[in-house]
Amino acid sequence: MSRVSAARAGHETPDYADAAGSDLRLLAMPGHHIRRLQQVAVRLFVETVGPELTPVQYAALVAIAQRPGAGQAALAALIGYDRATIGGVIDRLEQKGWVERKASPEDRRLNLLSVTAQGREALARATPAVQAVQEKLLEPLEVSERAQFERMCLKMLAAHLG
Amino acid sequence: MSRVSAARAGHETPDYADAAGSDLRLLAMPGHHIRRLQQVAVRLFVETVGPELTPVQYAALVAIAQRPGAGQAALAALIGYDRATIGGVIDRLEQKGWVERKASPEDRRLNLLSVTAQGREALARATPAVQAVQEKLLEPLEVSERAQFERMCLKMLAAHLG
DNA sequence: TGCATTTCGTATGTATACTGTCAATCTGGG
DNA sequence: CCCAGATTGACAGTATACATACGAAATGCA
Repeated sequence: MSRVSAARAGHETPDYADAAGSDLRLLAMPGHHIRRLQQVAVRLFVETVGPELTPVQYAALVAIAQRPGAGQAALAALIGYDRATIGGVIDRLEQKGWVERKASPEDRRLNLLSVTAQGREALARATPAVQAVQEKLLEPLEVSERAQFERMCLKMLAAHLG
Repeated sequence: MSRVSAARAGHETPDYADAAGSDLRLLAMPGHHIRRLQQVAVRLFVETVGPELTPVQYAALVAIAQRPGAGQAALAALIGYDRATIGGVIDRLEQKGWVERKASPEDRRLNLLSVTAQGREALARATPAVQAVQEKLLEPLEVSERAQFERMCLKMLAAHLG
């Protein structure tokens, strides 16, 4: 009800209030549902964590913190983003003073990435809220279903990403 | 291996090849997995259906075909897009000659939407491939798991979208 | 060693997404 | 009938996503 995008999208009951009754063929479309779940996840993230850090920026920050000294391409491979996209993400993290780019002495094509002290603080500050987002997201499921859902996601990703 | 983005993202084994062995905290993140699944779904869609029609454009076309005479806001509510996004989607469908905008006589704010004959043909042409995408997407799961996955997605969407 | 191939980061162009804002328009209450 | 408030579609601005292409730089192989 008080949901943000619900207000913008209008209150015309969408196809999920009574999934059985609707004849919208989109209902048998896992691709469509995954898209909408993604939207829900992002909205929950912004509502819970705040606008300072996007889901993508958080993932990048975690990955850089765990693999300091990686180049942008390696980072992109790690979290599944495109080389062309990661540049802008790093730009914005760098502007906030949370990440640093340093030229590599051995391979001058590489931007060695590292998290600053401020970046580490921001990460520590955001992490509890990020955990809360994951719980909220799965909350509608039974406890036993949550692990199942995770397992199925990983199974599909492993198969499709090789 | 021959996967498109795998080549672009680099061959540095990502976190899904051996989910158990990696210490990347992103692994306990359903939000992150949903994002990656969405990427996989879009890639499968483009590979299978072709570049003429995006997933979003297909969903819009289906919705307009089923609710002719709806305005853009009603359409957005139906498929869960933003009012600001749907305008551009309709623009591109209109450029292809698959959708028409007509001013409503009763309410001059509304753009009444309808699918053209060509649009209906494009829809009929694309639909089998779109079905194939859904099957490919769920293929890594056991047959019994596929319905479960769908059910869980709908459960979460119903709860979060009210 | 020399050069074709590959890789890296960047830039460009297209397509979602969503926030905020605006003019035009409709609606309800007085 | 008139005006306050809500709705509609458009637009600007920001942030993913990805294909393509480019220069710089590293690599491999003859």
